[in-house]
Amino acid sequence: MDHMDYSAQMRDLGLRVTRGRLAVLDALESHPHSSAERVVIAVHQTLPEVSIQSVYNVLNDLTEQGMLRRFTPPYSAALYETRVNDNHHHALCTSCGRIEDVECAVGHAPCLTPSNSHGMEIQLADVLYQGICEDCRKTDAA
Amino acid sequence: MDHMDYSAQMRDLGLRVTRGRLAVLDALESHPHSSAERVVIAVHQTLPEVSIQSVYNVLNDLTEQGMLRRFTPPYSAALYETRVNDNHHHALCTSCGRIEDVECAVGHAPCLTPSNSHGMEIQLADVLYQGICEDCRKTDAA
DNA sequence: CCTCTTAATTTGAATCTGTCAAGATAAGAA
DNA sequence: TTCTTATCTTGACAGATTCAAATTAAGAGG
Repeated sequence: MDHMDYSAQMRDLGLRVTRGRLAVLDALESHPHSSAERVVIAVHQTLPEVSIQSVYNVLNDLTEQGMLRRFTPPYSAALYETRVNDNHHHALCTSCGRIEDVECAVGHAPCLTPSNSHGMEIQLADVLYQGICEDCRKTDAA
Repeated sequence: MDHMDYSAQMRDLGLRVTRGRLAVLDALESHPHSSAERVVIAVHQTLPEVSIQSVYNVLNDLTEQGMLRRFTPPYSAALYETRVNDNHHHALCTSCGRIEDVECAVGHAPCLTPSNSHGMEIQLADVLYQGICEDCRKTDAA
């Protein structure tokens, strides 16, 4: 997904195309699963004048419009990614905090249905796998 | 699970049995999926002198010892519950925030295994169902 | 290209959730 | 009952995020 695609998508959504928004999308493209703080750092590499508040605004606006996906692992600030609409899941290393994408076998939501939904109409099943990554296993063993 | 059970469990874990801890456990027993703030409110019904910091301490200590389970729905503060060790999941109404317990078909972790775990040793699969509860469907329809 | 509207951004304060640290208190072992 | 030290209290503090008002700039229309 390059600038042209993102720009077209924003226009389609009735959003103005700004440098800040493109910079946030770029940052998340190259650093998926980033917190707002990390996005700010990445954006400031190329656009040091963009304010922190603006990054928050962009993250919220684009998430609301479905161009970004937001999730919150335990004990973590919110993380963002550009990969949306494929209903993929995440695997978190509880030792080092590393996060990997995990393909969803079904590929669309909801990929699971509860046995008893208590009358709820389930639209989405968010799955967060937790475990120990390869690197941490090696380190722990030592 | 009554006071005697909780007390015994705490002693087994090498924890002192205090009024505050029992009050927190009581509060979560009758109000599952409560935030720290709600626990404070509930605890203060019977023990107004317990400090907020103390409730945070208790929630952290008991969670660390496995007597409480903590989870964080999107856009929410951390929530706590006394139901542990059955690997159950949650269903969140994205309209009103209501949360229901959902039985885990497998009953122990991990109840799901990713297709490609990227070398991670998966220990747990946390599932959060999201949808619209019955009440909100009725209200929205009106 | 210029003008105008208003969405987007900036700035600074404020809020919410939760942690840190030091001294006071009380659980429970001896 | 005494003593040790885990627990609790108090108050300051920090991180993540939001709110609000004034400023700036995207892009539609002329």
